[in-house]
Amino acid sequence: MSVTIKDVSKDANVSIKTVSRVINNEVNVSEDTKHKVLQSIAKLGFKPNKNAQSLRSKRSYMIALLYDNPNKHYLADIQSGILQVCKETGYNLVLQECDYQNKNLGTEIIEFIRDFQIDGLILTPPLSDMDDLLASLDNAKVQYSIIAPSDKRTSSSYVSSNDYDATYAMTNKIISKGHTDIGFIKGHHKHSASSLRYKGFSDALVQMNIPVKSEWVKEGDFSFDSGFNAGLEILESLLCPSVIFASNDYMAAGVMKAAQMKGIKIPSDLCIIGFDDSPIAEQLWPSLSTIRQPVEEMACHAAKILLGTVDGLSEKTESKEFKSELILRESLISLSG
Amino acid sequence: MSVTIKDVSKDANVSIKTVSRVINNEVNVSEDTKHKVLQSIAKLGFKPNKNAQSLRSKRSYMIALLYDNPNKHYLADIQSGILQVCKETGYNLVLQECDYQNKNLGTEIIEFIRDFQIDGLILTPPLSDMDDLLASLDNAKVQYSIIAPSDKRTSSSYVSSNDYDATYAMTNKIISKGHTDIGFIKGHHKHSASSLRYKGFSDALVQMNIPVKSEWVKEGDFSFDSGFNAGLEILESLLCPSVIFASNDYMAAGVMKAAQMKGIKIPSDLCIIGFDDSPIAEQLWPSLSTIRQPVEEMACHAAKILLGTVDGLSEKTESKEFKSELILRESLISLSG
DNA sequence: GCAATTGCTGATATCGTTGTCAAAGAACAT
DNA sequence: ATGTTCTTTGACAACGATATCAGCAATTGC
Repeated sequence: MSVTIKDVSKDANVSIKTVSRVINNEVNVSEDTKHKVLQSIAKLGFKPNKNAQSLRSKRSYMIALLYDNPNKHYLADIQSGILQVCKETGYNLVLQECDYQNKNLGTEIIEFIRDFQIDGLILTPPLSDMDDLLASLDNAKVQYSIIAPSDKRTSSSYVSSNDYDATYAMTNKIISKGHTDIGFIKGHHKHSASSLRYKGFSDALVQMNIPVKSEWVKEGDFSFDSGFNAGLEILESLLCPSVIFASNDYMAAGVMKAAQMKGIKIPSDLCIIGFDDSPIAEQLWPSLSTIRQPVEEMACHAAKILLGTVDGLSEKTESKEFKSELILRESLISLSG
Repeated sequence: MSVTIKDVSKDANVSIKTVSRVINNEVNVSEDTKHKVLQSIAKLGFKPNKNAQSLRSKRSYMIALLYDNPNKHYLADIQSGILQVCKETGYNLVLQECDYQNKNLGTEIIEFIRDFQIDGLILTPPLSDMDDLLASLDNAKVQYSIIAPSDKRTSSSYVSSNDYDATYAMTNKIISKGHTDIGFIKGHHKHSASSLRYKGFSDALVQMNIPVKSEWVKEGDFSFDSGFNAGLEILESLLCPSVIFASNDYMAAGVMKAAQMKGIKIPSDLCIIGFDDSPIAEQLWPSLSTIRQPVEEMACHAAKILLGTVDGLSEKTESKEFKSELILRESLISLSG
């Protein structure tokens, strides 16, 4: 039926082992033989059988994406970034949803890897910050690459974003428009990004000698509803801020709905800022000023890092911090009056 | 290292072939031996090595999801539906993005299947309506299951939704609220659902002796922007409708933005209806009346159908039509005055 | 000049399953 | 009692690759 290594070896008049050497880019093959074999491979259209390779070499050519993240857009971006790299390298992506509150998560993941002989993992927040999980993975000598951990680790491979710098810069931008009364809605406390984003915000205020008003700071969980509720609470306080900065776009959308229901005009009475540049940011009216992180590129890079360590042959890729970008749209204007 | 069929055969004191028979639920194994083997399997925690199985039996235990669909929420729902079934059955899901305009799509897919020995496919719109593609798949004897084709096929397995009935019912609901001036924004003409949804709408109007005004009917492509533009066009006509019914929620959101920018009040001056019940429907203000299709359940069912035919052992699941549900929210009110 | 090292190659075992086929015994028909 | 069929079982080959190890020639070291 299909072409095997044996057919190639016959055609090129060498042993199957030599063909295998060429396929795997091993050393100690003369240029002549290599050329001959490559020609036969091309001529016959040979492609190594993944299952046979996996069976013998104990490598599956599969990596898994672990997640426990309700944000579908985020996940979709992550996925397409990884898939790009998979396509190039011939690896396959397996999806695995996790529950970060599961006490046995570590053992279950290791079992999953063993069963399917997964070559490596990519972890997304909030899994990327679970030190005990990472420790068990290290312990089991599992290869992995993590996306957006809170603290930069020297031990393992990661891609990170500059959440702190991003909210710091955005807050400065807000202040530069004349605003001083600024509310903030934090994200889910389990996400490390939440505290970073808040810290960037509050540091910027303090830096400019603007006090942080605690009644204007609420905690949400990144969901639309939590933003809506937090928004209502803030807007019902005696004095309203002129800006509310939410830790993601969904919560910002919630705030917008709350404001609109109370008849507060955006952006003239209240400016709203989000984070993530989700599609919704552009689709709201007025459109949302927000911060874009290159999620897809980050995932792409994370996959490259992983495959660099998994597949000793490809060149090593380094951990990297990606820069965010401020996206200014209709929902933020200069303070008038 | 890990437990193999050999270990089990020793423990149960039978041949490896007999263990294999038990694993694969083959006939002609006495109850006694079967029990013995199952006990040993449980005792040793044996799990068959997928790669060895695949290599020998030419089955990969992998199914692929083919898509060319920009709607990430839709895809995410489809994915989680399929993943549920995969988890139960031990299959794995591989993602494959396609370009429906690619002339060689059929050949490329068949090549992909051959390379990875994919056991079966799940097709989503618009791929589910490409008859020539389906024909080549049939020809190559590829197993597949299709989600939401326009016409119900007798030959192959599918799950469908009742797009026609849904817009028909919603249009009646709109009319029952006293509206007669109703605009409609069609979806991408390549999607079979587009014409079905439009037909449901126009049939309902005709049924009630309400003429369809062509200047109030525009064609979009399911994107927010296309909805925005179509909305602008309709709202700039001399006489405005009191309702605009868009073929999906993104386009409805676009219409809402267009209306708000023109200072048209929703829902008092203009009602807006969407389709799909995307998260955005609830997050807009006013929240969007729309139609919910049980996408996740549909995908789940499609996976069951596929695995029923792929894996002769599991019980056969039948093609099925799923019912949609009208979701009435703030954006639709009775016509006043 | 001879041993030791290095570079290249191939024969064969091996990974963990399933497929083929034949054998042994039970059941049944004659 | 004998032949035929059916059920149950196992020995062994096979899937298509990589791993091990040994062989042979060419090069190097002393």
